[in-house]
Amino acid sequence: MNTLSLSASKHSKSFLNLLKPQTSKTQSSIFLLSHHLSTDPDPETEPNPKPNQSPKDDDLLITQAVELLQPNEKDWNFDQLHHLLFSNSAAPSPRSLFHITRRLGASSKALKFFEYVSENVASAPDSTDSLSSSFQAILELAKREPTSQNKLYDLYKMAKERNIPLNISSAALLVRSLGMVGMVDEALIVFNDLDPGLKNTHLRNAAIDVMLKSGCIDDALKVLDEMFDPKAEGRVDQVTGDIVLSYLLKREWPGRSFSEEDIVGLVLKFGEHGVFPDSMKLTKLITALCRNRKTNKAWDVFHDVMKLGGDVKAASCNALLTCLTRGNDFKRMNELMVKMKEMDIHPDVVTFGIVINSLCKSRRVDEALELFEKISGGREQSDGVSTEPDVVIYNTLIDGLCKVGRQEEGLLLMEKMRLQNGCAPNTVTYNCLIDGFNKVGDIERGRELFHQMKEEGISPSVITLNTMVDCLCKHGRLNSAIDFLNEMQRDGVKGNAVTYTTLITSFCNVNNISMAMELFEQMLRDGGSADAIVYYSLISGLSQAGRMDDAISVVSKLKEACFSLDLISYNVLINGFCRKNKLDMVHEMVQEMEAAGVKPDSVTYNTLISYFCKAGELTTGHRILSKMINEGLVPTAVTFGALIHAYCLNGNTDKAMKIFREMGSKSKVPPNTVIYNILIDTLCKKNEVELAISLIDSMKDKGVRPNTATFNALFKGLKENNLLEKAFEFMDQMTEHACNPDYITMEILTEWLSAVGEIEKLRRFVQGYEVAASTA
DNA sequence: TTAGGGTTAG
Repeated sequence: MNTLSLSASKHSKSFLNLLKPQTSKTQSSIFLLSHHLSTDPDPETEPNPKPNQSPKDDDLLITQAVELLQPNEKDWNFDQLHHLLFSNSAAPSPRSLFHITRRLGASSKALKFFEYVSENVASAPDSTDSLSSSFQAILELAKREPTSQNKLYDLYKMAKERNIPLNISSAALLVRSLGMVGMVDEALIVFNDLDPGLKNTHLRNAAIDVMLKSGCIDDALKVLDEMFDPKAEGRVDQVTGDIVLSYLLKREWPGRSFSEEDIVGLVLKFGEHGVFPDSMKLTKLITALCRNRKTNKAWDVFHDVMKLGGDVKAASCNALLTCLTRGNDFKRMNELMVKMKEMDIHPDVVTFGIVINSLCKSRRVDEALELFEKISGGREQSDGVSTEPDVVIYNTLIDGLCKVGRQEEGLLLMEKMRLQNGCAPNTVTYNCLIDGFNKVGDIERGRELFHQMKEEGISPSVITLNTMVDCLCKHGRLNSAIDFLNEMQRDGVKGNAVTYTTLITSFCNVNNISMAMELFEQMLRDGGSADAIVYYSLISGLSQAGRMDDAISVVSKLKEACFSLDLISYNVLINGFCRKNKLDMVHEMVQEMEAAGVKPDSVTYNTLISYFCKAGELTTGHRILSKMINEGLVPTAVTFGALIHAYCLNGNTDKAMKIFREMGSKSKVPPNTVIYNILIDTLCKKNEVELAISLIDSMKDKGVRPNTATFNALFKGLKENNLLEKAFEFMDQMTEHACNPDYITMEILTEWLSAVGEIEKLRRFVQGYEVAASTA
């Protein structure tokens, strides 16, 4: 309701000055119309017959008159004509004049007749009506003739000069026809010239339509505002709503912009007048709100429309449900389902599809299956919610099962779907299952399913290809992945940006940069659909490999392809140049990213702080840290880690320890394993093993898990000081923490323990047995 | 309804 009153007042304020009539006083008096004229919205409606004259009498008169007017106008027999039309006590009715005029066929001839009538009708009591009707007929004839545009407007000017009032049909015809041929200014002149009393709903709708289509949005909104006035002559109707909302939901308004609030405000204002968006428009509005992450707005407008009495259908509910699934808002999803039941809106297969999908995506597969069982239970269900599940629902569930490692059940569900009519497994079904088996490492089953789908005549898609390629790459079978791609390309399934991203990343990871570059070139050559991600991946791979010149050349290609670098790519490049010690390029990148409006984040700052600190430029490091804080960014554990590491390298362990102590207390950033490792390593190297051991104890207190590197650092220190018993204790701790010894651990311990004749302990340690107790 | 990527301290 808040929304409602807000936007209502907003509009009435901006449109307040427009409630005054648009026409000047003289114009409105010239165009004053008799009140008994028809206000029928149909523009081509004939005028009413006079009450004392039957349509039958009229028809005879019309036929006779038309006969007399058959010859060329210069051969008209005016005596006979006068006798027929004006000798009677009553002049011909507006209706007869309309028909006579119109049956003359051509506007020029009709105009001649009109001239004749206007000279003779002057004294009749309803002469104005008669002339208006005759004039309406001329307009209708003119409209059908070629090059009518100017003719229509000339006729209008003539009528205006001669003080012949337009009736509503004529006005509507002029506004519509002129608007339609692009004579918008003229159409608006006609509309604005009209007496406010003549502007009924139909006419205003026609005007608003013309205004919106020609971009005169503010004019349209003015008219609309008048129509919202409860005292107005032409109030809004369903047609007004359709015209305005169709326009607003187009989502592109040349030269004007509307916020969702504006649109929602208007919808509600229409609602107060009993005019509602149809299901399609309401759905479109909710979808648009959802797209812009305005879930609450969508929720409100949906409920307000319902409260005001609008007819809400399942499609709109589905749009809102989709919106709610984004934020995993199960509470409101439930509320909505309850509301649907209350309002007797039957959920359709899409409704259930949305709910099942959102449950699956939150890994609540059992609940999804439960709902599935419930809806497929048949029509006997007490609450009437039953639908035939469709392929999409089956696929959603199969994917859900596969994503939580229940691919065997997924397979069973595929067999179940075969038993249901019209629910045969399709490419998506197989893609989900292949991915499911691949992700748990069962490549063979994945491959089997791939062959099975082909045997069943189900075509693999590019997603099938990518699933298989990803699996082969993850298992290090890069050449098989390439072979598979080539095989599929021969069968007509071309790789896309996703395929190449997977392959390029994998080849970079095994440091096969030339192959990664070759694949990239191949992708560009094939004219495939490269996207920004594939460029980012290669840039990252090249930077990681220290090939900054190549990275920059890919950046150029990315720009040529009209993509732009994002924050992470800039960070990757800055880091790459830092590692190559190319300070000028680091500067260039930072400047470029700021010029591009990409704001550096804490990773950017951490990278720079670390670079300067490592280079011994601690002052610069601190200056950048201050800038980071000034920019509103919060230093992270990585920031402190970089500083602590720098002071450790510098030999200033005290300063390092000071920062370490302050980060927990002052900065509320608890030290992590890496920071402990840096300090333990440094302290051990400085022979301060006791202090290092106390840090390990503090890790235990703070719940920071040590890792293999922690113990490696410590073992080095213990070895230097020959603290054998301590070493055995920590070997046991290592086992407790499930930290596997790596080659560094083995190197240190092998050398040390064999020298002191304790090699048996090492063997036991490697086998996972306790070693300290056995000594005691 | 199904597929891909990249960053900072040790």
